[in-house]
Amino acid sequence: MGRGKIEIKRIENSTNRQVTYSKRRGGIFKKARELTVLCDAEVSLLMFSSTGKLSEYCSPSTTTKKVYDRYQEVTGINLWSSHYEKMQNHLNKLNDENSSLRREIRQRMGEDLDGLEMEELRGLEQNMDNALKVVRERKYHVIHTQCDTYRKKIRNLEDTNKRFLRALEGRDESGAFLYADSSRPDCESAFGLANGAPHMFGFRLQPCQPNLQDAGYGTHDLRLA
Amino acid sequence: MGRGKIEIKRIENSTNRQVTYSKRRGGIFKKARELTVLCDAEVSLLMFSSTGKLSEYCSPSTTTKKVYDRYQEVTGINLWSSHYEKMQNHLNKLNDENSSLRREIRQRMGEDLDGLEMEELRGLEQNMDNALKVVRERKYHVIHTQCDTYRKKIRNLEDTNKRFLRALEGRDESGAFLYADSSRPDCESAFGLANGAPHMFGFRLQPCQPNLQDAGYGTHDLRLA
DNA sequence: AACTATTAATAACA
DNA sequence: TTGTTATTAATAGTT
Repeated sequence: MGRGKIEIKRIENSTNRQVTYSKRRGGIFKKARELTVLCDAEVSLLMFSSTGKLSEYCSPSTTTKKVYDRYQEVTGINLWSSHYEKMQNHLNKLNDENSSLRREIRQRMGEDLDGLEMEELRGLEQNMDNALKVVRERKYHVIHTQCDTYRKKIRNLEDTNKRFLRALEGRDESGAFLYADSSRPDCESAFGLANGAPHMFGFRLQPCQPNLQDAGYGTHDLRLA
Repeated sequence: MGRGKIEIKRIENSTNRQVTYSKRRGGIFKKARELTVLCDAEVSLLMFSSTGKLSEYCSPSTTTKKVYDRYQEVTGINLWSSHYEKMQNHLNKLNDENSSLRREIRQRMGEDLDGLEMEELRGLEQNMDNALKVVRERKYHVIHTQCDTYRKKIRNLEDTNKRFLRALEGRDESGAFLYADSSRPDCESAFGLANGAPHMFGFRLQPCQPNLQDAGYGTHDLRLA
């Protein structure tokens, strides 16, 4: 239908191809629209030109997504199964891992022990015993390091104070401004705790279940999984 | 284009509508095919008739799924975002939880303690200490229960044996068949271990890091997350 | 983009 | 459904 008949094969002239694409795309869209109205049909038409440009028609009664969803249902071909199933599997795996990790933590907290055999209990006990020794050693290491730091700071401050004292004695016998404001803040910070942790030894002698347990260990909802 | 011009509106006569659908569907498919060839384009055409029947055309160089994937990429409209994003979020959450659980286990095993403050270490230590007591108690409870069970079984078997012995003495002075086959298997199982756990006390006196630790606790790859 | 000679599609009918 | 055909619609080549 034109000034002459054409063979249906790729149009080699690029400009011509583009023009024909535009014209025929208009035509096919019009046909799609007419089909939708005349025959009460749902149509989705996606086209990519040879230059990669997308054109889309969709019946006004629906959306491209809905049409493709319906296509999936009818054909059984799952358009996103590759993504979706992989994700689902990964999710299940993570969930399982999570449950098992939670269970391990619960057991390491002395809960959920009913299902364990004698041997398993012995293994757990020994493991915890060894770990506890490590933690205890680490704790004392940190305490000693901390104390050393404090001692050094104190020594420094004492030296500084002495030097101030000597300087003041040199020019003022009264000693009224011995502890000047400038030296006080530093001094306080030296006796405070690093990172604002309060009550360093506050709970030391509490007999059982000290509050400390609520502040970091076993605070995941271990029953969730 | 026909014996007369028609208005583009829904064809009320159902038969007529069906006929027109068939003919025009053929036409639009032919157009799609021609466009594909002439202009080197990718076309995906999905149609549902008013009766719900699916018809599909897709350029031979591609597939419906591929066209649709490309459509998603180009539009940026993630057509499955509702599913996908929720899943992605859930997955990230699980991954985070997992990391944190693994870290807690590692710390309960005496590893990864470098980042912990004095207070945190004390909390961990106390928690582990208490838990260890619970595990130990549970272990002894299980051991005692087990031993009691064994003792009862032994007593039963001894009684049975005595009864057999008396029965044999009653009718046979030689005692040649004193331990008949029928009583032996039961006797063996009583001294074997429940659930096939081997070497009940085999590692009891091993000084440190007994093999037991490899058999259940801390066997997740705790470094993974 | 517009024009138009020509081919293609199809509405009505069988 | 399928085929025929009078008629309209689409469009290839041109301007």
